[in-house]
Amino acid sequence: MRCSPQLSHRDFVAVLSRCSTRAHLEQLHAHAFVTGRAAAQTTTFHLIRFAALRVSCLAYARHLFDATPHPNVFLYSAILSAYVSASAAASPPSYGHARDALALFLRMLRHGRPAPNQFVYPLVLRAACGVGVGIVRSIHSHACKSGLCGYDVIRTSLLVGYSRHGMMADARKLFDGLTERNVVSWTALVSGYARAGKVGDAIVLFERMPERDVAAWNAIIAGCSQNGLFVEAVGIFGRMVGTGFRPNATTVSCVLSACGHLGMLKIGKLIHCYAWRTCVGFGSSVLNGLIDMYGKCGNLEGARWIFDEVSDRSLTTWNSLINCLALHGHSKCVISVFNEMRGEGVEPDVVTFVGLLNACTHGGFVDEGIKYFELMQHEHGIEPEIEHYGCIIDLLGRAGRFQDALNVISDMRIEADEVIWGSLLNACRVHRQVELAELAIRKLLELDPNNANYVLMLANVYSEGGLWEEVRKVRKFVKEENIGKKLPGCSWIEVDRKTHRFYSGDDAHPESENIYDTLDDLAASMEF
DNA sequence: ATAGGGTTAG
Repeated sequence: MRCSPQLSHRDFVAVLSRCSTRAHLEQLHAHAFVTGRAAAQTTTFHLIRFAALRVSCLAYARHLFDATPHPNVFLYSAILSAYVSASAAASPPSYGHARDALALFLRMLRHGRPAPNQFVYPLVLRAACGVGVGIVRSIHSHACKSGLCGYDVIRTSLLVGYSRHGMMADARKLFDGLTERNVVSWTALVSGYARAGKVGDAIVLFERMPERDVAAWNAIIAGCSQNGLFVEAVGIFGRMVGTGFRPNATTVSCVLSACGHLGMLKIGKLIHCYAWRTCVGFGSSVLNGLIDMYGKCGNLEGARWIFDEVSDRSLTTWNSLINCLALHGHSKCVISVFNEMRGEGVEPDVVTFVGLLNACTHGGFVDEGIKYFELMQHEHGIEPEIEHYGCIIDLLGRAGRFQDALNVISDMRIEADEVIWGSLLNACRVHRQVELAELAIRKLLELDPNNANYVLMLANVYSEGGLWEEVRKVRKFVKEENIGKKLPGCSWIEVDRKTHRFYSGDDAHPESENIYDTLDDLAASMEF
């Protein structure tokens, strides 16, 4: 590539916009330097954006920024935007980048110049979102003191900041105070309610939106999916396509995820075809969604096939495969994929270890499970989350290692939840540990006093131990306390385009008798 | 010359 020294600024930007590689970047930077153009901050501005967005070389962008003596507000917004998009693209989202962005914002405040404007605040707020609500609040007060809180863009960004932390009352106040509401602020609110678990409110708001765009549809589809309303997510996707909106990669990955949860392989395949036919294409998010969908639907060959097709496997790609193999009990496979992953130098994260520990639990690989639990903490510096504890307690409990299990529970830095005590209870039932079972039940009832299942499980423990007097007491207790008026559990499966729905304990299905017989056989073959 | 909303793995 050759650039004439007489290039106008306009032409320089035009050349930049046609380039795409690191080599181009270095060449243009050198060219700007030699021709004296590099001294102009507007040149640096374009180079920073190019380095960050096209070449995705954050270090280069930062170098350009640091080499500028008194960066103006445009340079600050360019580098902030670089950090924010790099942080979002990283998996898991990088706190490092968010902190770097906040440090730059603090520098602006300390120096007093350039003064942050309505373009800077939204970027800083996006960085602050992932760090904590305290920082969002203090940025809010800075914005107000600077008299910038009248900008709807800033208020919308604040709305997002508060709603990410479940503070919907504050978010709602900001929304109501907007001078003009648009599709962006509506979407932010819908997405906020959904993230806060108020998916009903989110749906009502979505229906009331004066106009919708792809992001708005994506927000509600993702929101339904996050809250377990998978049928609704797929339904809304259908409505979206029916209304003539063109789904993008985000939409497709959300719907694929919903299909996976529902086991709707047919619809998942249709969406696969859709991605194939339309310009949605096969970016990494769609590919990861496909692995997840095929895997969850039990089509592991499909999942593996897609996986093998992915050229740049991200952590998510590996995690998708590992978790669907774990889900279907291919424990040995999980361990070998995990080793393969480490062989390729991909650093596992919390999600990887959930899959791995699940595999060890279901495969009965007790020693391996303990080994990986240790490895996760000591070699990878990952603090176990409740899911990891759930796996390890299940693992130790099934192996009858109750003292070890109790030690782990007492060392936990987070409160044990119903999954933990439930796993322990189940293990107590299998290994006839009546006293420990009573402890587990007590803990479970503290967590959820109205759940009759726990009490009935206790009754089972007693009856299997032949303690008939205790069984009678438990049943009486259930009756008197009137516990357990919960909606029955429900599951469904799609067979030949027909959906079969089952409530717990119901016998309405025409094949009910056969189904229960098969279930009994399954239960019998699973007995210890 | 610059900006705000939607993302997948447990």
